[in-house]
Amino acid sequence: MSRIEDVALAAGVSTATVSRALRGLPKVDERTRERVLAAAARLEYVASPTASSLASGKTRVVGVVVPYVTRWYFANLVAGASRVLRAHGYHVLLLDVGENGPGRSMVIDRQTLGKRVDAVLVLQLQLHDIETELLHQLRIPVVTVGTRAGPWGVVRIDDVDVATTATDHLIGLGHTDIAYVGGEPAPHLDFVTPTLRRRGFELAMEGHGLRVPARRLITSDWTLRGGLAAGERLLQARRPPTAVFAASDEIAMGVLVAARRLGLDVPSELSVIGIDDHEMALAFDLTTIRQPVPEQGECAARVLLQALAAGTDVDQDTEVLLDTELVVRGSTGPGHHHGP
Amino acid sequence: MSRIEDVALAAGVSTATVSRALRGLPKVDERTRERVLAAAARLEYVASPTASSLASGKTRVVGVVVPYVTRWYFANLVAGASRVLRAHGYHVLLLDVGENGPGRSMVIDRQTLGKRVDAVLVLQLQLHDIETELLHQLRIPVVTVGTRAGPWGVVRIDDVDVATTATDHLIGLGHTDIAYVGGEPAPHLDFVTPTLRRRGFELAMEGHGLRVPARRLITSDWTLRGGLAAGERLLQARRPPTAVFAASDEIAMGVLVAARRLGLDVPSELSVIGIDDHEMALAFDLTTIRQPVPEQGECAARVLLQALAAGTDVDQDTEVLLDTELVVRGSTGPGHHHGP
DNA sequence: CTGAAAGCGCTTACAG
DNA sequence: CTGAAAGCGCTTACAG
Repeated sequence: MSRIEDVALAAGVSTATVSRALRGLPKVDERTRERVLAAAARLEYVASPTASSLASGKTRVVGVVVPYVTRWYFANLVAGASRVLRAHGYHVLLLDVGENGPGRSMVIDRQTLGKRVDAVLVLQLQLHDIETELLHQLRIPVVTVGTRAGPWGVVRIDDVDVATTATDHLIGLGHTDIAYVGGEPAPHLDFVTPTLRRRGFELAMEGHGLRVPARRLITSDWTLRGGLAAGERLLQARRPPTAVFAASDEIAMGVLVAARRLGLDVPSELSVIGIDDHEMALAFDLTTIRQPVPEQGECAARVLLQALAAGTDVDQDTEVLLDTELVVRGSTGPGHHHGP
Repeated sequence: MSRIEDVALAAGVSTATVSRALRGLPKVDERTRERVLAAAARLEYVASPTASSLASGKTRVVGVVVPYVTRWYFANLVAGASRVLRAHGYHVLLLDVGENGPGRSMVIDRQTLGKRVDAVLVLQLQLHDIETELLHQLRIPVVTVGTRAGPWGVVRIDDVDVATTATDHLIGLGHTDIAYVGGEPAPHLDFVTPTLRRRGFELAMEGHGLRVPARRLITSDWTLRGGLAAGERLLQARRPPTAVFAASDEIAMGVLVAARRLGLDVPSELSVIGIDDHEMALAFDLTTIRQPVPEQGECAARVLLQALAAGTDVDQDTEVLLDTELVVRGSTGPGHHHGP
């Protein structure tokens, strides 16, 4: 592959001029620029990213840290961010923390990120102190999605509000015995989201004078399988709740499968609401709170790009709150009332 | 951040020795190595990847080209590959072609890949000639997953065989009027997989002396939504088929939703089989052919790593065929027979 | 086993 | 508007 030197020779200018002309810098004579462009095209020249990174200190790569890329929510965040970043000439280094505890330590560390990326996007992960400190030392723009994880900008939805809205929907339908099934992440993945959603649930219940016994708070991982297990546990009890608020649609779908297996009719015997408006929610006729997922990735990428363009850090007060929307489908309806 | 020079000074050796000691090269005195290691640790030194790439010509980055990372299949391939690559010290540059036509041209090009990656993993994409040629010019190891896309190693399942097995299952249950709903990618994403699966379907039908009228071959995109549309079209006809073979589980789930909407009982009035054993297949009680997805990603990564370690290309005859398995659930059963 | 020096291929003040 | 030269921070023959 040709080097800048070859282009310089072919165009009859210095390498400095080639560099300037190709990057569109001002103060290059139009005719000179054209000659350089022509020579570069003829030689199929592309600047070595590695060399220009070393010289300029910029890599044009953004690290995207994701707990697990196989979840619908995360894959869509990544897709959204990746689209925007690529459109602006940035590449995505995918840092998939993965399901395994040990993996985590290898992702947000100096070895991985040092001098390798111009900025970092952290998706939902609650960072350890040592990771926060490292990101700080790196002195590069950082944005988190989903939750504030440090002194950086954040793009998110209002989880407490979302949970309150979902719970209010159930209460409005007449339900009083409502269970919460919330994500419990692997120990090494510290999300704060499930806690916020539970708090919203509890606030709504309290606001209506409803008690929430401990047995109505179930933990589950973020998968359909987890929701299924939680649902079976919950619905096989002597007195099952009449409604379930699940912290995600995948969990909610699991609860619906459990209900189907146990022969419970939805919604006459059990109402279920989730959060996300997952691609499959329609298929399950699932009532849910829609959140814009790829848009959150896109938005976070734009915030990052802005800082990158300005050569500044992301203002740590930056907080973009995206709208959510109650989508009523067939999985929720008026509830039965147990006697006192 | 400290440079190699700082470590050399602190350890009282040359930068060359630091470089050798830190990379574990032989012919370094043990005591020297220890001194260097200690100094490096004290200074929190990490070699600048950009500088060492420029000097060595190796980036320790693998480009992973994926049509869209939001599909279950692709997200799982990426997760599998990423896990193995990171375990071996390689990073993943995510090249998400995305849903938009124009995006494609920006991914497999010199601008993106030139000198930026040590190897490339291509997932399912059928490459254009110009892309094939570029990958060739790059002179780096390439492996494709899912389909042979050029003179490179491939990791895949036997799509024709899988489709035949699925079709035989339906025929074995007594079905004779079977429709195929197959993926039709966006025009710029040229998959060959749907064609292979259709061929397997047709082979099985022919093998049993069954005709396949054109109206029994339906195209659909690879989503539940696509399967739903195809299913509605198919099942609203005067004489719907008694069974459907869908080219993927997501499509199959869409067909199931269509059946439910139209009030058709599964499996007594309609049998449906898919391919994948998608995470949600269980919830739909879907009969399917299971394929190991993350394992295909892991396997492809290993083939790449082997070539990288050997400093060779991947032998273009390399072909790893992974096993699949029929998983019978409740969505298939004996079919009705229409009169002649 | 170790070091001096060249070289990887760019970008960027600094002069002019 | 353009060029000569230094410098980015490593690795790698080549000597010794």
